[in-house]
Amino acid sequence: MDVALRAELAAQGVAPDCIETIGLVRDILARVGDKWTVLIVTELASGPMRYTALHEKISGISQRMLSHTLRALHRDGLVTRTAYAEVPPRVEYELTALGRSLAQAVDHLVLWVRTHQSAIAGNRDAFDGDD
Amino acid sequence: MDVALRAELAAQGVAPDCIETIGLVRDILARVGDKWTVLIVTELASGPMRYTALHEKISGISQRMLSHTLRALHRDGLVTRTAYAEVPPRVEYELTALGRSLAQAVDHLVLWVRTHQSAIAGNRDAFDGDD
DNA sequence: CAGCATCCTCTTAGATACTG
DNA sequence: CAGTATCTAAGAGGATGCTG
Repeated sequence: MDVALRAELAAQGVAPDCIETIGLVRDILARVGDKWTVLIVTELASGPMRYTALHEKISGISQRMLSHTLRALHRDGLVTRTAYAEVPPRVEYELTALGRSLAQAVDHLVLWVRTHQSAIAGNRDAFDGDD
Repeated sequence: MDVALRAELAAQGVAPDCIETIGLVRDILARVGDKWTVLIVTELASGPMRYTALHEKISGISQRMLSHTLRALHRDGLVTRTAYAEVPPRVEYELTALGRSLAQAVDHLVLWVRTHQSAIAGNRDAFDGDD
């Protein structure tokens, strides 16, 4: 699919690095807009946290999704992962500078949603009502 | 799941309308962060467009996803849908004021991604390299 | 404690074919 | 032209059990 998209964009005469950008933007946007990502980033915005603390604070997330999302975030350099060689083991996650700037950007969008949520909810009701 | 989340948040002592907000924010964020939504909204930012025009401009989208996403956008009051009683039929989609404000907010996030994409790409390479 | 591996289910979205 | 209907494949994500 990525390849097909690439080919199609190329056929349309889109510049190569624009294609690169579109793919990456899509990809990063998918991560950023992700349900769990938003919640984790928001949670970490207030300071470093341990795995279990996150698991308890973000109700409903499974261990699987928590570690997968944290790993993805770590991979993108949005959080740091610090494992202390203790017994019992302790691992702390913390936003990087990049992660904090993301938190701000996300906050901006969340603010938009909060500002317009009632309007949207109203539109949905109206739409579902008649139509 | 929504119900379980609700119950858990309540158990944690989260205020009822905060719970409502969290659910809605998640929901709207999922729509807003959606791959096709972003592309459609971005495309419509430059003016009203017909179904086929969108389909051609947004390469890779299927008819199914285009109509589904447009319908969702319409439901949320982010775009208007105007069908002209002609032969052959003509339908135009256009951002509403709300849709335009969303376009701006999305643009902000897209800008963040564009600004930091190389850093993220570098982080990924580094992560995949060693680890 | 902090997770990974496995299994299994449910949703998502593409392809294809058909309609007002 | 502007969709809808149906089928199917791929992936997301939950539950469970096990490990450094």
